[in-house]
Amino acid sequence: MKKNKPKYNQIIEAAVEVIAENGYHASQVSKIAKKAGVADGTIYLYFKNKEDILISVFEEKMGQFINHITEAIQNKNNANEKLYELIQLHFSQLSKDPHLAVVTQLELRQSNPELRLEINNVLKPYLTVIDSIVQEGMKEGIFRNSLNIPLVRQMIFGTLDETVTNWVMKERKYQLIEQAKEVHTLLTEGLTLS
Amino acid sequence: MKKNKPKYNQIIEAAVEVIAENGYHASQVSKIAKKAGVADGTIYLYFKNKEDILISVFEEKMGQFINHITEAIQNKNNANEKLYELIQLHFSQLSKDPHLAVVTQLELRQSNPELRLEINNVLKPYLTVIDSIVQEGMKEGIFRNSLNIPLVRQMIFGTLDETVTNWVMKERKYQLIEQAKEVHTLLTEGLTLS
Amino acid sequence: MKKNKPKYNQIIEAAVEVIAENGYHASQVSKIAKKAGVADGTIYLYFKNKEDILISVFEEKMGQFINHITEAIQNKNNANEKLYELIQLHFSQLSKDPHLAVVTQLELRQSNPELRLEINNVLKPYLTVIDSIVQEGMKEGIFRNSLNIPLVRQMIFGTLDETVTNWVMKERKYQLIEQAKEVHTLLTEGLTLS
Amino acid sequence: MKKNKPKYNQIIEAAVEVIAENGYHASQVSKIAKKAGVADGTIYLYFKNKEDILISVFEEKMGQFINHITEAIQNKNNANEKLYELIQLHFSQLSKDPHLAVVTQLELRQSNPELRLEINNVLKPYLTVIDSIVQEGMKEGIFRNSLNIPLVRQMIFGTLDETVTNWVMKERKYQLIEQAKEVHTLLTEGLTLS
DNA sequence: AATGAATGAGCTTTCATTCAT
DNA sequence: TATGAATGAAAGCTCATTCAT
Repeated sequence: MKKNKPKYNQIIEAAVEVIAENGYHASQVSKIAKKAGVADGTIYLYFKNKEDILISVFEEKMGQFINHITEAIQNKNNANEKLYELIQLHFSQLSKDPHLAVVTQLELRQSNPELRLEINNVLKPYLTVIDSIVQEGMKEGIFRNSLNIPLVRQMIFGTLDETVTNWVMKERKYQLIEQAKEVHTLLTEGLTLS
Repeated sequence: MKKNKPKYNQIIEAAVEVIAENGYHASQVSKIAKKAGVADGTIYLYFKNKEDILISVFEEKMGQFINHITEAIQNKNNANEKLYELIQLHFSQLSKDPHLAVVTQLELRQSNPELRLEINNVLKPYLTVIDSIVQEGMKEGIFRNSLNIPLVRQMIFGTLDETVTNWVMKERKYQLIEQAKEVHTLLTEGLTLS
Repeated sequence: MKKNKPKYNQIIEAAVEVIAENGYHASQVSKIAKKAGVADGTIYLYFKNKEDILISVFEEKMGQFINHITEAIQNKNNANEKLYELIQLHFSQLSKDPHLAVVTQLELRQSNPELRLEINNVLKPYLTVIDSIVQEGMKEGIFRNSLNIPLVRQMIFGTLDETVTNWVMKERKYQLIEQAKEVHTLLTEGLTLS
Repeated sequence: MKKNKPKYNQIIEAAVEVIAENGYHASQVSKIAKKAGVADGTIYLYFKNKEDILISVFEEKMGQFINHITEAIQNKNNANEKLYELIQLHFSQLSKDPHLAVVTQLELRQSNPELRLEINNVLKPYLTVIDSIVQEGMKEGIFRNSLNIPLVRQMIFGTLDETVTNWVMKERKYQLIEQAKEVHTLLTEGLTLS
């Protein structure tokens, strides 16, 4: 298994840094190789091509991201608490790794459509987690029964994603995590005064 | 005024089509010129460089998009109706111009950070429209008084954007506009059963 | 006769200025047209192509240059005085027109070999003047009888040319004309202490 | 050290030939690469850009040229003999390498002002050699004591340069080296019959 | 005679990928 | 495994020249 080889991880970490620092289009393979401390050719012993590095970066990082969230919400008692925990962890994990935040919110979106499909595949488990929370909430009678799950998922993910992107674009000048509570309220209560 | 010159518009229209069909990075200037029926050099009489074409495409198209919405919501009586109208028009306008939808939701996001800043500038008036609807809703007592406007704006825009992107990525196999009602309800009522 | 038309001269004068200011390779036809106050296309009513402008500039300016010298030396009594007058006028005329000096000493040399042949043709009358001075000096018994005329011509022209080029490259920080006497002595007396 | 790498020299030699045959402006990088038997991209492993090839050609070739002359005149007994040796070697070295002669006398002069400055720097040691010969001749009492050294240098270099240029432009139809004696006499004795 | 919008050929340079060592 | 020198395809942009008005 490639993943246990040290160079594989060296290259992944180097790629995140190089892309965050230079942007996607200025991230030449040779730059990543240099930062990783390996020869250009060595990259191709571990990755099929440049795109494969990108996909792998996303798989590795997003895998951890999702695993962390999945585990954490298991301890929560109901859908509401689980949603809140998800929001908090989504924000806190990206807050802690600014390089990764820049890469996921800005640079990775510059890739071509084929790569986008791959990225969506990696994202799928995360979206499934959201779906299951919504479903659970409906079952528990906490959320309205008539919810269109894919639509709700798009609202939740779209809101979180947009919020993080804004924070990255504002150069992280405020505390993202402080917005978790309000975002949760907005999603659950909506705009209307009841 | 350049904008009245027919070639300017020919090139804009050709660019939208070429980018939608081939993707941003496979859209050579020569391809755009050919589709527009002009010489390569002619492009540079109307646009500073390739990036300028992209920016101009977005300015032109988004300008119309925003103007249309701004006018339409003026006739509505309250914030709720205005928000609904905005959602409907956001969806219907992109539904009617699939090329444009592909460009705005996928291809334009592949651009570099400088271009992203430009794009954000163009988007600003739209975000301001959303803000003013929220503010009006609070004043009218329709929306909760304590709303954090930037956050609400991110929820609304994030939700619409994610919904359209999903529709584009699913290759527009369903009617986007049919989701307007539900999206509106989700945004205003939230998830919670009250 | 084209030469009497005002636009012809406007373009010639504009070309000298533009080339002196921007250098040969940054002197686009459109820049010359703009400085001359005519349309790009108008240039081609008076000149066959860009190279023809260059050649004409040289013909016009060098023609005056040579005529002036030819006339002036007629009043001199012997070859020695004629040579001195030639040196003085060569230096003084280029001193008075720094734009022209830059063009003849630096920019015109950047042209291609075909143009160089043309330039040599224009220069021929000047070289002939030098030849005749040398011949006269030999006949008068002032110069040595055994002189190889082409070689002497190359020494005289080469020395003057190199001297002017150095002065231009040193950004004309000293008085070129003050060197006329010494140059004349060097050419006639040589280096040797007799 | 790059200079020992065979490809570096292959490219330099190819550049001299291609420029001599096609002229500076018709010497595409791809043509030089082909003649050198390397890929286009390889050029850029050894040279910063096209201009850098030119500068390097001049540095390499002129360096050898100057070294050769500097060494040879050390064995000569006085300034007069040294000057004669310099003239002979200046002529003979360019005679032996017609490609180089074309490049130095014609093509290199087509370059832009920045490159010209570089060329002047490379030439400086040669001019210094000339200066020191003149100075020595004055000290030895062979040359007149009152000589203006920069001016003498301009006469000597200007004469040699013009002589070589004429020979190149006449397509080398005569033996340049046969003129060395006469040129030396002209420079030392001048025109005047004493 | 004059205009100037339009043309389109032409070239340097980058960089992902390969392969001999 | 690992290296890194070498490859070569690919594309944005300029500008001399033309020609319809």
